[in-house]
Amino acid sequence: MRKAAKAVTEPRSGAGDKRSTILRAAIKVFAGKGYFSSKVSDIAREAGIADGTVYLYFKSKDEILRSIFDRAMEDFISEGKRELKDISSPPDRLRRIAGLHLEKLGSDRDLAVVFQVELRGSTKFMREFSAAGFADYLDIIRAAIEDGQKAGIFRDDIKPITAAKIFYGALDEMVTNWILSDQSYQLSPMADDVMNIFLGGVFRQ
Amino acid sequence: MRKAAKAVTEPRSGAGDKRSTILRAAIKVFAGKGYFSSKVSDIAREAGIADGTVYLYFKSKDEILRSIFDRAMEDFISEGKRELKDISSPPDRLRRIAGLHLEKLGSDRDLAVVFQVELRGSTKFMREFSAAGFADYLDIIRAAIEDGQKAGIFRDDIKPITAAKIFYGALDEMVTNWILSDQSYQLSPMADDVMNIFLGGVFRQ
Amino acid sequence: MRKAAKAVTEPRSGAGDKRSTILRAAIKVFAGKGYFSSKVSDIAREAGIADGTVYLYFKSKDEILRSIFDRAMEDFISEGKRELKDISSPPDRLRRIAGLHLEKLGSDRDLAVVFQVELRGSTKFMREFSAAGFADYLDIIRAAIEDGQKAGIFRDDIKPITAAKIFYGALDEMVTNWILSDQSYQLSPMADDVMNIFLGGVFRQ
Amino acid sequence: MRKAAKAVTEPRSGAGDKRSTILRAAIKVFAGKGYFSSKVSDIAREAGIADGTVYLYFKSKDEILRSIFDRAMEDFISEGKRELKDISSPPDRLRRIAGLHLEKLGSDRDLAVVFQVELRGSTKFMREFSAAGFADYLDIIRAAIEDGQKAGIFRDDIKPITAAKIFYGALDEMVTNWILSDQSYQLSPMADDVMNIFLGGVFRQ
DNA sequence: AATGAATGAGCATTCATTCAT
DNA sequence: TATGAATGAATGCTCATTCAT
Repeated sequence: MRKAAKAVTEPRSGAGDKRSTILRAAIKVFAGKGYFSSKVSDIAREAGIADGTVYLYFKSKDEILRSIFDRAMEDFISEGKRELKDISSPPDRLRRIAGLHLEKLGSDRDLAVVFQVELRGSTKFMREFSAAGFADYLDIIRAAIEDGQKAGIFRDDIKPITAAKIFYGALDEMVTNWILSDQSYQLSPMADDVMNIFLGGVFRQ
Repeated sequence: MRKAAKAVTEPRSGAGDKRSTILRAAIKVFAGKGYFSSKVSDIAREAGIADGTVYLYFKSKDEILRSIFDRAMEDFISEGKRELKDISSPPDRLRRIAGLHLEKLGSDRDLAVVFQVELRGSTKFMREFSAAGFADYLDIIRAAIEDGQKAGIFRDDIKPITAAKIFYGALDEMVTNWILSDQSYQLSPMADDVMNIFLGGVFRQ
Repeated sequence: MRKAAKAVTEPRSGAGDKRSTILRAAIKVFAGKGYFSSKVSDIAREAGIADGTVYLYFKSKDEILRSIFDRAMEDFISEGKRELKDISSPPDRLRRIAGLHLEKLGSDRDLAVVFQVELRGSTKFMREFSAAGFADYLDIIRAAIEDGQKAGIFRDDIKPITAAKIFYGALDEMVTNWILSDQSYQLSPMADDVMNIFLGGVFRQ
Repeated sequence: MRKAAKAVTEPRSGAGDKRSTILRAAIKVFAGKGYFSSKVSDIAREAGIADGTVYLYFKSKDEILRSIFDRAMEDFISEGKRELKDISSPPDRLRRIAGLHLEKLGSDRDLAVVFQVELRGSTKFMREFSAAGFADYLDIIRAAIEDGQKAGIFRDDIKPITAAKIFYGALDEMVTNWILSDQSYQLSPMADDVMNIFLGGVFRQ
């Protein structure tokens, strides 16, 4: 059933695939040489298609970058919602978020590079993106912290939004550092270290 | 007398100044439209000079960006050393670092934008810069944390380098968020919030 | 049938032609204003194409000049070999060479200008070209003279290579003078005058 | 007397000297990298003066090249006239011309390079120059040949102007070849070879 | 006369995008 | 759908020339 429906939606399996193929190719190329240094023809070559074909699926080079973000964010958000659905404990929710964040980016270095480096290469992109998915993401974190405060588990002398930024900033820096290193270590296990410090602080009790 | 003295002190007040003028202009222009979208002629116009004059002070557009980073980092490091000289308590050192970090960038939005956004717009720059000043910066933080552990003030079940990354990532995210916001709030006071959470954790004791 | 055959033979008649079109345009433009004063856009306009199209066929402006020389030299050498194949008498060989030299350049003033003037406008070009085709050309002349000496027709108290240079220099000067004149006379007939003096000398016997 | 007069003409011996200094510097620089690739600042540096100073003595870079030609041609013509004054035999006059031509250029490689290569780099220059000194030079040669014919020494079935061009072309080629070679041989002795062939021809009598 | 900082016109080359096939 | 040849706007950088000192 599912398959049949799918077949109807994408009569030529090549069509949907090709968009993805281009997106994958773009991620690889952007990660390798940066957005501005990457040529549309590089992406086309990587995708094994003609330059002009790219424009049958994307309006512009700019839109390709935007689509990379949109799709990844969409995937990530939906996967996150599914995973978090049954976790009610605020600390556990934060742990799961940290885990997913680092697993996702740690398992796809090219995507991670585009996220950490290229998507920040312009205030324009950052503003657009922040308006879009990023704010939602930060809000999910903030909500978990607020819930923790209401439940009396988290200190209530801290501002949830600030704590959320710290939490996100910590994870983000883990990814950036991992990318700039030679990646000789696994990224996802760092989630535990982050959680440990974030929840317990640096001070000896 | 004043004039004479001035003339002697700054025989060609234009020379040294002009380099700075160009740098200031570049920071403003880069902050406004991004490095790649900024034209050298934009910088020249902003600086009130001819296009060609830019090249009497900088070898290339690329070198201007590099110089912005170098000069700012130099300033920051030397100011930091001076300020930290007499602070021996590890938590206080971290507090001062956080304060300086947010004060510096919070007092110069254009510079902050260039630092947070443009300097990350390419793996190339990030690698070069990380190899240069950034690693040193992170190491100063790491050392303070290690000292705190030796002094028995900080927990010793945490890795200093990881804690340092979290600390830096937290500050960094404060700056980025502030930039992308409408800057209706002051950045530097956030240092206290960050320190509070970083040191004490989110958990209620 | 003809059409079909043609379509098969020249599926994209534009491809090969366009390179030639650009080359012809470049010869005309270079002849008119000199290599350095000619803009790539001048060539493009003359060829009836867009500026960028030039770069689909040539890597650089420099390469266009090189190609003009390569192609002309190739044509000339192959035509020369064909023509000289059946001429064994040394004086006749020299006569044919002189004839071809002046006919070729005398029938295409623009090409002649580029050869006589532009290709000498830099030691760089001259060295490269002299290393390439020119040395071969001079050697063919030298060989004919040597043959004449062996056959006892030519004086053997003269150095063949020197005589060859004189021969070439004489022809070359005919061309240069013709170019700088208003070309009110035919160039190729001068070959006889050159041969007459070169072979018989100026002295009355 | 001569000296006094000279002192009056050039009150500051530096003035006249500096023009020469610039000219010598320009010859060296042009010979080294070609006219178009040479920058005015290269010439100034070579001459040990400031860029702007060049323009106190020459109106433009273009004029420098022209002056090199003018001065050298002037020198050459006047020296030639002096040398030829007492030589009435046409063959001897030609011998002396050939000797002077190759001695002059053979003793100053840089000047030779500028003459053989740079001065031909544009039809513009060639036209101007040919209109100026070159025509005179060729005419002196032509006159000598005509005299030889009148005196019954030279064949009268040859056109004097054509013979003159051949004579000049032969010498010219000697110089060009010498420049492009590694100059391991002396140029001026080649005058004899040229005369021998030009006068006697290649044919064995 | 001399300086050299400043000027700004000029140009080769690139590359995202289009469109005829 | 797919192609890829063609387009042409866009720009970093150079360098001859000027001019205030």
